[in-house]
Amino acid sequence: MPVSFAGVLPSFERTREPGAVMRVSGVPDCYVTSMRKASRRLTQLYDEAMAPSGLRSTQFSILAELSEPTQGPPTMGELAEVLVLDRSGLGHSLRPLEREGLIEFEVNPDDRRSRIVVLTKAGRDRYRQAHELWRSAQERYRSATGAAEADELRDRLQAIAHDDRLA
Amino acid sequence: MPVSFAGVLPSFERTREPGAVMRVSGVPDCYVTSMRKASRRLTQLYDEAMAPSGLRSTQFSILAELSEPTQGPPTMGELAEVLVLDRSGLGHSLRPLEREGLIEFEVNPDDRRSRIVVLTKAGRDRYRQAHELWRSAQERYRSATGAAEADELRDRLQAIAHDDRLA
DNA sequence: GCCAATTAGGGGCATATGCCCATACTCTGG
DNA sequence: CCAGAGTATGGGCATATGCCCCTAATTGGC
Repeated sequence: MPVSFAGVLPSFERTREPGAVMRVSGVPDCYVTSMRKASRRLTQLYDEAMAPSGLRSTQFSILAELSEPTQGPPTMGELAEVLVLDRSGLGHSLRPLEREGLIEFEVNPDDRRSRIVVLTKAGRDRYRQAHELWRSAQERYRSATGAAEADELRDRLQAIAHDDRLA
Repeated sequence: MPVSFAGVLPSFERTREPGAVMRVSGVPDCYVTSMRKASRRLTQLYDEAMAPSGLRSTQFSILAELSEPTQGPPTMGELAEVLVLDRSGLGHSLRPLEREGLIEFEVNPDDRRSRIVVLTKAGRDRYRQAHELWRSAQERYRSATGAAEADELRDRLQAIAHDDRLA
């Protein structure tokens, strides 16, 4: 089977002859399955590219959000919401970053139940370093799928991520 | 901010005034970030819908693949490739399914290094049960985003998942 | 036929996510 | 001002994924 699917993998691909390299699931119609597969693939691409920085995709996303916040350092709850992450899960994900001194916690003076997450200088530096590698991954993906396609897909994914009708 | 983004979240959304509910990342351009967020959101939707069956998205995907294989029971390596999963990771994910008696392993007579994964009767039953719940999640997503849109997006995600240029 | 290179999995370890429950605060009605 | 409801996190536990290295088995070249 050739490299490209021309952007589409129709259902009838299921019935390709034996001997072909690829196997296609009997449930090619499942939206979440294809989403998760694509997510894993893309994550592999980015993680590999950013490996020299010691940051993975998730960690990069977190530092990115902290690096360019829209309205000052966020609380954990706010950060979890933006990242579409479970609050507990975010807590766990922040642990390694804290351990490495890339982020710090501060008690929120406005509400002492919550804590504010702030980027340290080390965190900023690491983010900048990873950013270079991140860019190369972006370019790789863009050139493989086409810039316009890539951007349109990303916008659609963002809409899904924040679509309250799915929550 | 209203519920819908009309399918697109343009970059300039970054500069919305303070007071709005949603925070948008300073790196709205990252493809893998939006992919992972959308993946988490969709996973939450499906996992919640399928919770009564005791199966999660990943497990459902695995059983689905085993339930309707294109060319007989796959080896672990084949299964990992179809699922765009790391082989070790697949091994770990299969453990709970084996423990519950939904799948079994058989030595591959053609190559005794590898093992073949087969669905048990209990596995088939469980899959059928989950399938009902899965369908409701599918419908929920389809009706929220539109059937044609959903299908087109899914096909594009499948193309990405199996695009060798990204491997 | 035999040994080197290759390949399939397993084990261990680390991060990624999510759920549930406990705890510490905050807020709102009397 | 206080009790009870509501909210922000933390801790514990389970699955999800991936990487690296080790062992078993296969394969290819001589």
